[in-house]
Amino acid sequence: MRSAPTILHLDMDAFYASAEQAAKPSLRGKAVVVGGLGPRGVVATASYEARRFGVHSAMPMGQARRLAPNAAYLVPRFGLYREISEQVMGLLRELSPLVEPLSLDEAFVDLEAGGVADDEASARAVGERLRADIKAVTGLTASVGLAASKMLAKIASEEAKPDGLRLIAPGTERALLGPMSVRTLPGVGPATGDHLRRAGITTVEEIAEAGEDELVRLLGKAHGGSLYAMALARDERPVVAERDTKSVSVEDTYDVDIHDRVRVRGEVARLADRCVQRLRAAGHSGRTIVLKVRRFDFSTLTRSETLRGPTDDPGVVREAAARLLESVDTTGGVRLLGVGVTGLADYTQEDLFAQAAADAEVSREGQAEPDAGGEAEGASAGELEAVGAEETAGPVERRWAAGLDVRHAEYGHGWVQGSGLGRVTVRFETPGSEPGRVRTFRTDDPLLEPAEPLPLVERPGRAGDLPPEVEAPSRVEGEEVVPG
DNA sequence: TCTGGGGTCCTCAACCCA
DNA sequence: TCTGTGGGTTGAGGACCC
Repeated sequence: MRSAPTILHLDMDAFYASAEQAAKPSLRGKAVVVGGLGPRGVVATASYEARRFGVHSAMPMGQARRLAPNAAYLVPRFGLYREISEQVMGLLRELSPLVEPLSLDEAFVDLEAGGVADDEASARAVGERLRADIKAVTGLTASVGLAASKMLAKIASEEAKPDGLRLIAPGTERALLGPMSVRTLPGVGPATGDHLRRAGITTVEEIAEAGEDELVRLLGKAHGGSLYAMALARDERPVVAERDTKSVSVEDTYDVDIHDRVRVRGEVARLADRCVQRLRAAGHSGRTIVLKVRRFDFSTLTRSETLRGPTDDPGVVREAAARLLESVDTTGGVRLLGVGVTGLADYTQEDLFAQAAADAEVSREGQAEPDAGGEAEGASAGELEAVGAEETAGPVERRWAAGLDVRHAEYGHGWVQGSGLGRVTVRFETPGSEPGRVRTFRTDDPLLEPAEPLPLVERPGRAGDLPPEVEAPSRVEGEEVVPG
């Protein structure tokens, strides 16, 4: 392990919920829950205000609504989050070439490799400046952990939350980790935690005391060995900037279990096509096709088939998925279907004949199913996922999912607060405005249309990127219509 | 009205092959 | 030729992470 705390872990605080609060002034300081709003949705992120009611990530939405009935419930807008994430990752890359993103809101940075820090003081200074820069550029708060290894840096940022910085000084690691729960260590989830607890191990210290042999006996060679090392604060994993994608998959959970075998086949074909679209967009082809089925009782099974060579042909993937489905009993109903491709190869290795066939196939699809074309571009992924989730609920919710941006020809920019019974309620406000007023419209009001998210912060540095006449009007318009 | 979606990695069993 | 062994590949499932 290195001797200075120069690994930085960055974690945006309650990222999706904070972004929504920044975009929607009326939600600042309020309980906000972002996630799937369908009957089978789960919480993606809860604001700190919502967490006080006991709401947390991965909780079923219904349970969250019982705990916090007055919170704002919004669908995720991944397009917006991705934009913010790119700004943040940009700031990180100014610090070092070694930046390892873990998700939209988290990353490791090797400060030593960037030459920006080599001791405690310089690392702390870099961390504080980074937090200030993120606040200035995105308007959001982030927490920073600094330590001599990835594991400890991550634990440090967890301790720093929200809106803080924590540095674990070399030499103090064992004393800090010892009394912590085994669940603190990466790789210890509910199952491993239970396993260890049954063996009388609940703290990190007790893992260290148990010894490597005992850990390996309990959890197997790889898991037990690495956990024992982590408990001794030994973690040599390097920060890795580039990671190759290993698989691409899509899956859908249905609001109501599907019983009709014909419909199941149709859904599998649709998923196969969506999967191939993503595969090709990423410039890959793959050799192993995986079908995933979650049945009515939540039992999950996968079936896979490895082809002779890699493919990105929608017809080939669709046929393989259909073959795999034939070996699965779906009587009783399915709640989730998924199609994935693994064993990825470079797109360029694909032979030209298969490529041509695939192109023909995709263009046929595009004509047959107008929706499919729109999915690849245009609106953000978040909006599309929201639309997908609402598909079975009817055309009203389909257009006006809670949280999405809209523009009204008369009142300007706002967001959907709720809809139903032929009505949609819109709050007219923008990131820079005061909390706005609410108005209700008919869902088919021709003056109301979906809109793109507005930037959370005015970007003086980037103002020159676009001609002023392009950027300025949308903002001015948004502000002037907010009723006083 | 319980339990998303997109990933990664590991283990184990079966099988083929040298 | 029989038996054993060990490695690689495939397929299924489980755990974990954000």
